Amino acid sequence: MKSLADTSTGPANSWELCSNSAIRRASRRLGQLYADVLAPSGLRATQFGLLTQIRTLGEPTLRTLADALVMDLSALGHTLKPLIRDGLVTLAPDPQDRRARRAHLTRKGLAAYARGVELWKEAQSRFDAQFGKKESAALRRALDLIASDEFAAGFTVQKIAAPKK
Amino acid sequence: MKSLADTSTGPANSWELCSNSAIRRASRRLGQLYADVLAPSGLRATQFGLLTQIRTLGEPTLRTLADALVMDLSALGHTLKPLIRDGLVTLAPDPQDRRARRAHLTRKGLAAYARGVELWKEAQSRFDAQFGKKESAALRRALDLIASDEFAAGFTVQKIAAPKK
DNA sequence: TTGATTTAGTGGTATATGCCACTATATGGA
DNA sequence: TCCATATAGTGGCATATACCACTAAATCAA
Repeated sequence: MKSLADTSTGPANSWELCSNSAIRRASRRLGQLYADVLAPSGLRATQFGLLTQIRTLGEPTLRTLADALVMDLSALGHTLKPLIRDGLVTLAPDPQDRRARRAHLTRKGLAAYARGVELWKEAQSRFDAQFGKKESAALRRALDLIASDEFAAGFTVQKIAAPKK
Repeated sequence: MKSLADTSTGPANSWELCSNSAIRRASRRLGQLYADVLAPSGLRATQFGLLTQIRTLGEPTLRTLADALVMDLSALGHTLKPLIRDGLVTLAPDPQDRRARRAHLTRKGLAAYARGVELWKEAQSRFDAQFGKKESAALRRALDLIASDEFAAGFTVQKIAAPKK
């Protein structure tokens, strides 16, 4: 396998040129690898991520959850549908703000999540083993940065400040 | 914005823990940013990537294209539908292998691609400016590695060799 | 040659995700 | 108080992407 530090060869293909295509491509691959490992839990990789966020945030409103996931609010609503249908998640109105709905994990949802965590640990440790623990952590930091609002603001501001230059 | 090299703070959130969730999240964000820039071309970011690959590979069979994109063959077929419907791409049977179909860019497809390229350059240069040119290249190498068959093989082999351990 | 197996694609179905239009609720003034 | 605006969600529609079952064609083997 080509080392990460190897810059000797030129761009072997166009993926090394377009950040967006490259990240989608890697996303598809990694999604498959994680999906295979998580399959016994009955959860898709994305669903596991969703449950994890709900768990982490407590009982977030959909708005909060969508922001944390850097996801469109309506997309989140759609994505939650199967989980609600299968009884892993419920939505309850927020008494403080009657527009809002808060996501809860049901007992069944917690159980699925617990199974998922065990499998996820396996997947993550394989990833770290294959990619390098240090590199893995660095990659996640980089991805976290790209996903941040600050990054988007900086990217977009350039458009306004210098539309064509 | 937090520097990439900054390891002083602990995991601020669960994204720094799960590579798969992190990459999907960054993917969503970056997809939005590129989509906004590419919008005037009438192409989605994914569609631009698709046209680029077809262009790069010549007149690839769907199988070849799917492999290059690390995409399921049937998913590719579905994704191509809008482009075929809109007359940007055509599929022609391969005389050598009558099972295969080769993707071609039409004149209209080439024109859309050309418009896309100009916009893409703008997006890519904004990305490089925001993320750092060197870091950007390194990131693409890392993503390319993750997407590679070798990476997948190494990841999967661990399952067989050491199921739990 | 012919039958078993593999490979390329297609169509159906399901999830993932985005945009837009619309409703309900909250909020910030005049 | 009451209206203008902003915010939270929902539903419809479109694309992105996966799996499965199925067909057609190529390939391999006896």
